[in-house]
Amino acid sequence: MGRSPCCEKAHTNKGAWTKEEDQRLINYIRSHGEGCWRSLPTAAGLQRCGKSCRLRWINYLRPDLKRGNFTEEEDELIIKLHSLLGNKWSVIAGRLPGRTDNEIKNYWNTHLKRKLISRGIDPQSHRPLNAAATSTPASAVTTTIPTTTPKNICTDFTNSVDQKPNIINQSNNTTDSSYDETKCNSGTTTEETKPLEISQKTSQQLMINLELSIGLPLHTKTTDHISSAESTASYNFLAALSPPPTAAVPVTAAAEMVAKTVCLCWQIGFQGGGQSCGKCKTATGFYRYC
DNA sequence: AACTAAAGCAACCGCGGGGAT
DNA sequence: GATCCCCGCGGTTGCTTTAGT
Repeated sequence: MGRSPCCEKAHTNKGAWTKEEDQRLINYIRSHGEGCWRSLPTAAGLQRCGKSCRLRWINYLRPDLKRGNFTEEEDELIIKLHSLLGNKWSVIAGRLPGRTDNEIKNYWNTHLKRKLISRGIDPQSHRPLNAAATSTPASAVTTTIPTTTPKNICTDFTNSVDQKPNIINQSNNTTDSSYDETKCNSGTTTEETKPLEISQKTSQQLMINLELSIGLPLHTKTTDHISSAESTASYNFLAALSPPPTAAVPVTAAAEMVAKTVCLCWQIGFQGGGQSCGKCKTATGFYRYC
């Protein structure tokens, strides 16, 4: 027995959206805000599934969307983030303001895969294609990223130090510099070997619980079980993924800010200046990605 | 100019996570 | 603790546009 359908399909439109439907959706969200997608179509007078409305808004109608071609910097950032995160398109999208997960996913499948292949890099493992073909058994060297099932990332990160799908170097400056490398080193002749270098280097370093770093605040009463080392590791990872602190917000201050006003929108790159967006806090006091 | 193949992209589908009851 | 319900995500589909012959 499957789930009941999310909406009455017999009375919902499908396929391309008309201008009138777009306008209705825009008008409704402007006056009522996002949320409660299930009831939105009825309230807005749309004969659409709530999921369809949500998708249309997020992927096409949202006012903060950046249309147009991806820049070289964005390309490199996506590649880098994909090497770290796998097919976590929503998380990757969070690092690219104005871009949607769907857009990035499509761009990856149509452009970046080919780009990597042309560089001689396997788009799944981010390792050189010839090396991927003659790779050692997984039990011997497991430095590739389990992109096929993103869940493996957090599982491996959390539970295993021996398995090293992908990690951040914490013992030197590579963590702090990873963001800058992404921004600054695109197009260099050595760039194409970086993903492998990262994997090889970091395979000897400390593991990080990636999901923890992204999904939970670092210091709340409910996360006291997290050790200080883990918290530090999480912050270091965030530092790698987050925009570099501005002069007005030095690293230590930024860390404090993360600890106090944990808005994950900000952590993963939304422009918020460290302010909570107000939509992240759940009823139980946790913060979530929104 | 007409046809076909390939590429690009918007939208849909099904599933899993997590809050509410 | 079990169940229900909603939201969001990733994978896939299919339509439209562009390039090639």
